[in-house]
Amino acid sequence: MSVRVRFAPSPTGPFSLGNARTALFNWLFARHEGGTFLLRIEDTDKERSKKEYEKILLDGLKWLGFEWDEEPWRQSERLPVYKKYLERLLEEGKAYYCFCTPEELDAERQALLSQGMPPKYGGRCRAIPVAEAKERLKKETAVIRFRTPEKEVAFTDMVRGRVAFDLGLIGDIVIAKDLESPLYNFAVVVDDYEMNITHVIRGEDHLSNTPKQIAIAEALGIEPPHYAHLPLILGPDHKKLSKRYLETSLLDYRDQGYLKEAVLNFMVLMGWHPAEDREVLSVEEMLKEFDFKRVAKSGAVFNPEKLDWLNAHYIKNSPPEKLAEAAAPFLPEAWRKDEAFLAKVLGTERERAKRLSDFKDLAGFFFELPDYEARKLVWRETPAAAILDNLRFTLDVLAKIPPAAGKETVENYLMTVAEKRGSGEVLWPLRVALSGQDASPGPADIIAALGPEESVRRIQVAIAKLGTLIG
RNA sequence: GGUCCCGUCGUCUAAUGGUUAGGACAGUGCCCUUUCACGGCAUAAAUAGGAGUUCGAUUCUCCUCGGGACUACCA
Repeated sequence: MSVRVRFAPSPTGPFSLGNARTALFNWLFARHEGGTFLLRIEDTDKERSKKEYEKILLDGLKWLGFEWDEEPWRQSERLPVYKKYLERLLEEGKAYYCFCTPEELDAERQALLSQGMPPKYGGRCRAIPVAEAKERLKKETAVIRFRTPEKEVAFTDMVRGRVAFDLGLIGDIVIAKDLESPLYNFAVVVDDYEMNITHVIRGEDHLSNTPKQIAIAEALGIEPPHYAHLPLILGPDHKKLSKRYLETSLLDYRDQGYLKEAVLNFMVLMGWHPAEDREVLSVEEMLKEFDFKRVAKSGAVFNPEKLDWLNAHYIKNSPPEKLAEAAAPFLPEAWRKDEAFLAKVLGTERERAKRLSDFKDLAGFFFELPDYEARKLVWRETPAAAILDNLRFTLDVLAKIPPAAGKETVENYLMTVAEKRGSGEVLWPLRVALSGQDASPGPADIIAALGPEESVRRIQVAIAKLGTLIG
């Protein structure tokens, strides 16, 4: 039987990195196995589910490149399906109506808790006959409870091995508020069955839901799917990421200038590792090598420095044209007029950027020479007059360079000057003249990007500034 | 409190009965260098603790401790 998996988020908040990692592992497994990857929006909670969150989910998935294979399912559109199964359970006596009020339930729970006992529904409504329940339903509200069997349920988790729970501790759980309002643990079981899901891959926070779902599946005569519970991604406080209120969401990373390649690479390393000592992995490599045998069991603390390092790595290795395209949203409109120039600029600055948003500050001087102090042109103790002379000489040398010369050619010319007159004495003022900054790429890089005309103009500006210093 | 899961450098992790316990990020030092960055080299840093099994445990078993998840008419 071919593999069918689903990513089943609920649209009740921002798309967290933990959720994205779950989506990634589902997608990798599906593609690795030549299977099917489904998207199911779990929006049974009418109060908390929002269309805007659903859009964020879809945008995030698209950004990362996880193509889903069928139209996304929405649980809110499948209410009649759940109703059918609910009625069946009710008819067979495997579920029943419960008329206890939330207040009563809460009191019961508190009483149990204060005695150090596990909070568990006492089963007061268990014995109400169906006919009587139907009569009371006319004027009372009731929820539907599952008659949880008191027995041990064990299953084999693909990452954890055998896991066993004693269902006797749980009590009869609520599976629907009414026939039209199924709850998570019930809807999941029905959907996974109806959608022929073979492998349920989700976060470890669902581990304790699994025995309940298996029991419901059994009551329905359904063979449960295989399970894989992924280690949680933890914040710096070592707590589940989504519990942190100030969490950065997936799309925030995109908007802060992270490349999707870096985010993907970073996420896959949280809980999985290839056979060799490699940490830089392309999507193709992940796809080829992904395997549950190498999925870690313990939670992974999110390490922002490593994400930055990976992002810098991918930026450094991006072709300038691709970089220009990816960075465009982060740059001033005016920079985008000359695409070839922009590509050259970003190509020379790419090893300095950690994020795409860094280019705005890094590369501004290419587009407009900043005003700077004349003193900045002076290298250490070198007399200003000597600097001025060097700059004039450099100007003469520059005139001999072919107009469209590349970085290497420019560099060769410059080095002959530097060798004669001292590299600090020549290169430092030249670089400042070209960039107006203390820190920048080397002068040959800048000239190659700027072109001879603008370079000469900037050197002339520097010469004028130096004049005021001497004068 | 109860149930379940997990415990290798600060962090992500590799090794799985026999290794000087490896790599990466971050840190530190040096080198390269006109600056910044890149890069190179080096360095510090871990098997939670205790029993047991074994000739030999990071690895297997048990206990303790620690951390986490769940414990809703949320998902």
